[in-house]
Amino acid sequence: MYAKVIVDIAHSQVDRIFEYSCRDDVKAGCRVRVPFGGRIIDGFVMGISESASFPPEKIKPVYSVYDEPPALVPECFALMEHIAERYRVPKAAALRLFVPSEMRLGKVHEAYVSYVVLKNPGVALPKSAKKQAEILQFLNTYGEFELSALAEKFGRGAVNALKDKGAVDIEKRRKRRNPAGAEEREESPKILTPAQSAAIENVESSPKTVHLIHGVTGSGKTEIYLNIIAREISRGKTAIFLVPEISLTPQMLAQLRARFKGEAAILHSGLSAGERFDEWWRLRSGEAKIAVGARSAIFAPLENLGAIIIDEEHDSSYVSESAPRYSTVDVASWRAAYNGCKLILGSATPSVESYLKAMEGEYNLITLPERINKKPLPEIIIADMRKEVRRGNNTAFSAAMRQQLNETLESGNQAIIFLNRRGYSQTVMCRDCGYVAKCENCDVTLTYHSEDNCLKCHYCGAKYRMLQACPQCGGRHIRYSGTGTQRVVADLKELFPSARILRMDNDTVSGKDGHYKILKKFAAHEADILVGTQMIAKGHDFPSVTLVGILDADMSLHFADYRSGERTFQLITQVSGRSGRAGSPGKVVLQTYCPENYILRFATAYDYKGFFENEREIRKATNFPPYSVICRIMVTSEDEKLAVAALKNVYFACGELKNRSPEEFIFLNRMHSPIKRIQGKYRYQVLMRLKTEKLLPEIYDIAVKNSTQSTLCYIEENPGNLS
DNA sequence: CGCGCGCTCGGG
DNA sequence: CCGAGCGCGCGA
Repeated sequence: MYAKVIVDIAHSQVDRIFEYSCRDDVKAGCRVRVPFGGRIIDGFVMGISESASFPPEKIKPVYSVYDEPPALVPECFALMEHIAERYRVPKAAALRLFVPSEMRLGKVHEAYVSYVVLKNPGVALPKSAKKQAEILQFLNTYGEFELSALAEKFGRGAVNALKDKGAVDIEKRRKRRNPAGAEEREESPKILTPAQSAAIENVESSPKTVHLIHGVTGSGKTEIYLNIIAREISRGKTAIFLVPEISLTPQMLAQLRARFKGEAAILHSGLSAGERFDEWWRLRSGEAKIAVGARSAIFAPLENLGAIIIDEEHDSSYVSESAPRYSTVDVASWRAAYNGCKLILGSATPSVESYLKAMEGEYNLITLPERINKKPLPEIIIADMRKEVRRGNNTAFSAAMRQQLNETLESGNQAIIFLNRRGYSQTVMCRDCGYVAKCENCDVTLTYHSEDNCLKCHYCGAKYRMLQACPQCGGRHIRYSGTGTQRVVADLKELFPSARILRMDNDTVSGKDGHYKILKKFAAHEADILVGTQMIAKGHDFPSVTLVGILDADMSLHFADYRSGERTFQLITQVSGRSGRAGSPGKVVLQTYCPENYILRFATAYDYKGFFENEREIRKATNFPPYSVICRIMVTSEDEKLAVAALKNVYFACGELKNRSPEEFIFLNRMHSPIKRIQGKYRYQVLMRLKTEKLLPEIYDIAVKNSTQSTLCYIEENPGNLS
């Protein structure tokens, strides 16, 4: 027997099948260790054959086998081909997606526990062997017992003696580590609203593969997902349920565990390597039938999929930011087609791409325009900050914001204040000469952090001492500008001395369950105000939050980026959705310097359709996605000369492509990136806008060809940001 | 990718 | 003549 092996080296030079002789315990899909070029490395068995196509005398045997059952399910082979082809990565790089990283290179193994099993109770024992006799007696009652406990009770020596005599056997058995926080709790399915039932039936009866559920915040999408999953499980199928950042949604996890118990396996970054390993094998072995997790859970080792659900489908975390830069919806569509199963995308603010597909009939569109029990959406009050400035108010809080906060606190409710900028102040500038503190490794300004009185780079994490004087002119007039979350907390403490305030941003959520701890505290009403960035926008459900304050709604509006409008609309809608989810109706105060902006107008009116139609017209008229494909080739290197040289080659190759197919190109240019250097690496780019995806394979080839150890060259399709 | 082979060049 | 340095091709 011969095994066809892809070695676990992600390099185009060895990206092909190597044949090894093997025994019949090696099966397609197994991971194996094989001799390769003088050392022993990991490999994936792609198939088994009776004969070899390589000279037999040169063939070496497989060194050892990892998995039983094989780690890869049959679907993996075809999906691997698709990813390797589509994203131009070596097969080994695509295969790695299917196996949790800690499983590779033997970093974690099964946890085993040894049991002592009674085999031959009638064996003759010398009279002196009292302990041994006691053990046999003990095992007579229990049949078998855990070795460690038995050894502690009677001594390891006695157990070993019995083993030597053949009276007992010691068996190693697989042990399951139990993921932290897996406390079980009872929950019966909720009674569905007519709108929810209708949505479920709609998904069931539509002949389309992809379904887009557009439901306003609080419309009960989760319950719909759970019902669809339950139905598929009852049919003997399996399901994948993706959420953007699982550690941010403990409530969702609790709900899933309560409903599905051991049938749900949860894969997220908060698990230890051992826990993730076990959860993964529970799925592979068929013990668990539902994979819940972030982006990478789309590769869960499930067979016979009945449904794939992607919650908050517009979220940027669904695009991988390192090679292979796959799009989760792409992979999900592929798996859905392969399994003949449903793909359900859900969002309160669908991406323009997805909604357009729904409009054009490619996706089945399901709309839930109302919150559960017809609870009203929170009223959005616009605070015009230009007027505030004219009135002499130079603080970060408008009069309306203060008044609403006051009312909220007095009524004993909670408030959330949103500001997408961490730290104390965005920039530190010398008022005498205009010097601005910048990072040594990155082309960005430093942010002042008041807690440790230092300057930090938000791109590479570097820390600098705070300036006492300007390093350029020696001046001592340092100006802090651009309010961050730390400053907001400080200002709020002055305004509302008795309010208890929590902050949640990258600086306060360090540690394994950092997020969870803060959210739990806030949910238990141990604080009155939660100040935070982006990360408080996601689907939390705090019943007593009746006010959401958005301090700087324009911030994301002014990025030179075709998606800045879309992102702003999504952010405002998502953050506003945190207000008034139970009890009393909620309010939102939205501060802006351009209240007449159409994005803000649509967002405050909760008019997604209006936003979409408007955005669609703009994209169409200006030839931006989804009416074109933006393709960026990034060239990065620590050596600026090398980066520039590679950029030249790349640009030349793209130019040739354009000469050959001018009709495909809307735009082609080269430049350095808006942020010229990050973490010591210079960043240059070729930017193009294409009519279709037709030339993408050739463009990928250009990037692959120009990549070396010292100059990384990679492609981003419709990049989320252009920094 | 990582290794080893072989070619080349420089020192003595 | 020998040893270090580097580029290339191989690995089953």
